[in-house]
Amino acid sequence: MEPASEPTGKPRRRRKEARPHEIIVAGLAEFAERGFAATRLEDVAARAGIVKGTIYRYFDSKEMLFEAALSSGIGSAFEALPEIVADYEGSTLDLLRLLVGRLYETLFTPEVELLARIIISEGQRFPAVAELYYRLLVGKGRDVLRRIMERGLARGELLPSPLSATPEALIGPVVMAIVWNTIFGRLDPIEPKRFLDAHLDLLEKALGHNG
Amino acid sequence: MEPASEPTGKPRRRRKEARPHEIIVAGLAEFAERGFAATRLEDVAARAGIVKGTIYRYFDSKEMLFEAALSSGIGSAFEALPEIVADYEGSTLDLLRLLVGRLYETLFTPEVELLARIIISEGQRFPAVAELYYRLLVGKGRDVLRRIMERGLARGELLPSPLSATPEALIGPVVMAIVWNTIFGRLDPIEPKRFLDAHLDLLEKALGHNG
DNA sequence: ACAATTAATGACCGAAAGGTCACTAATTGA
DNA sequence: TCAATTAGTGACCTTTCGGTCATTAATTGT
Repeated sequence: MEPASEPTGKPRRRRKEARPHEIIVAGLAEFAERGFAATRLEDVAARAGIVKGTIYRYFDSKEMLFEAALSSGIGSAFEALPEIVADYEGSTLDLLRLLVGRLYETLFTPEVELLARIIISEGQRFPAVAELYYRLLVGKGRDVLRRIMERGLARGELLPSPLSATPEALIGPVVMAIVWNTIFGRLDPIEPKRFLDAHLDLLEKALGHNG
Repeated sequence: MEPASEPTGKPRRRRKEARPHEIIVAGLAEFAERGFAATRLEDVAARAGIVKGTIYRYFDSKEMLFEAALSSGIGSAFEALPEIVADYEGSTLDLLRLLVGRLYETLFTPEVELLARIIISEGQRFPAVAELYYRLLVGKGRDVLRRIMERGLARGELLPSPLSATPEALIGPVVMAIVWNTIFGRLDPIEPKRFLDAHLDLLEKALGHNG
């Protein structure tokens, strides 16, 4: 179907250092699109500009590549948060606004959406992956939320209540927005900015004491 | 490993009417556990007490079985809601409480959790399935929410705001709870009742005008 | 410059699984 | 009761794909 039109000058370069990362990037794209089971290593290789066999020089199996790919993507996006919370001077509401704003900024970005798609669709089937993300991201976010609420209680800005005991509910809307876009994005995408506005409005109504 | 201990009296019954449903139930369990691609039709058959070939008497392909299974599970759980909203006498807050309470009751049930797991993990890859659920469930829920907000605005109970324009944010916590349990349920399950309390608390704080 | 090393290749293997079909036997109905 | 019908079976076909390995050629070190 393609005679010798383009001789495909394939000089066969050796690039020991660059390869693993390229394979991982290609893998993430394929895994996000097709899911783990339906992803073909040959397609990953093609996307990375190499051949299937080469993958095995860097990764022992499809599953190892999968886990390596998901591990590689864990940014330290929330690394700075505990410090920010500790040093913060303003109101609890403003602190929550800051946190939620960061969440939208961080999560609605092409690379993170890619990762989110994979975790949402495969997380339950790969305990190691779920645990990794729980420990390094979700659990940390939870701790930060808890600390914010404790701080609010200590400063007398809020009273003990079901909500202060389960502050995770406060970030429900962001999670919903991501999942929604993952599943129904083609039919009826959520505009992050619009959702953020509604979310901030909800926080303010629920926790602001003005009037 | 099992000589002739139990001769397995397999009388080979013919049950034209019961079979399709049994296959669908077996399929749902397998699809939820392993995902579409990794599910083996032989396992589905075994679970249904038949043999792989028999599946093909009722379904043309694995994909057809998948779609049939997901279609079959669509309960009319929200069917009654529009009427309830139309006839409701109480406050907007109470109406929302009612709605949210129903959501928790409906969604945190073994069968629905099974379906949720499948939709969350495979929805993006099966546009037909996503569309079906969007039209029959999600879209309807959205309409109900919108009508509740319109009603609240008309009755002067709430003012136009980012939140009233994007009321989906109000049910974020339920969605989060389901997705959380799907992905991190083994590590740190969310107790629906506790989350419901926090959610109701959030609604009340955000929309109640007392004090 | 050239030998040793090793990244990269692509042909190949074997198992797994979707799907088919000729056959078996339970059901139906005349 | 017995022939016609058809649900159910299981052996089989075919393709796909994860994984292997002998071979090739780019790189490295001396």
